[in-house]
Amino acid sequence: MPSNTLRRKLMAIYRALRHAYGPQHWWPGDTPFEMIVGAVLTQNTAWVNVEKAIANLKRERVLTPARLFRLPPRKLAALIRPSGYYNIKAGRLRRLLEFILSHNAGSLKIMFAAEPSSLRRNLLGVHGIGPETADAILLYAGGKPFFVVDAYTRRIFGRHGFIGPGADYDETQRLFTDNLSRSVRLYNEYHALIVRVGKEHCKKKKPLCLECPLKRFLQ
DNA sequence: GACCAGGCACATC
DNA sequence: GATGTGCATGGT
Repeated sequence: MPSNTLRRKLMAIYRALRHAYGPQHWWPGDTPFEMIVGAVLTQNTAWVNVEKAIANLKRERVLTPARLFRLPPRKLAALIRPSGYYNIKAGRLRRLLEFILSHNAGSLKIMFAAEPSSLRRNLLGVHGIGPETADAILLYAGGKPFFVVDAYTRRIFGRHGFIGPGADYDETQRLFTDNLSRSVRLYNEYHALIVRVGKEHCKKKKPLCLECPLKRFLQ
């Protein structure tokens, strides 16, 4: 497909979602650090459960890099328990905190001042931080133009024939980055809207998009 | 009670 | 390189 056609289709879908849902004001979270923590906790987990875990961290007043890292690992795991996989995620959070504290003096400003693609490589080097978590951190906490690909993105754009069933993360990401302007605002809103429509109309169990704002784009 | 959720690492073939 | 599995809570 010629790429200007692809670009028009992707923008038409974006506009349809914007029209249906309006601005999503993502990432849900008051500070960049809260967004980073949320990005780890939401791995394969419903956001409503992440909110409970973050509420626990706020109640304990430990939602800063230094304070979170000072928590005994068992205590950290107990606080994030509602978000599931709490032992795994406690370890992932601690390794990410170690990176923030040791390589960036605990300052997110310093961390995000790094050259973006080298920061992405460094984040991916942290055990437990994969491409989606890294890109969510970069885009939403750091304001860097990296398109976030998640399960909904693959499901929706797979069902609409933009990518094959076996498309991996990087291939799916290139669909957007190769065909859209490199805009933080656009990437931010587009991903948020994909999650919104995915939650409502593109669950695994609901293969048909009968009420979906995107149904007119189906082949 | 089954199924699923805004992944990731690791084992095995 | 592809496919399968463990990790775990809470909502539908």
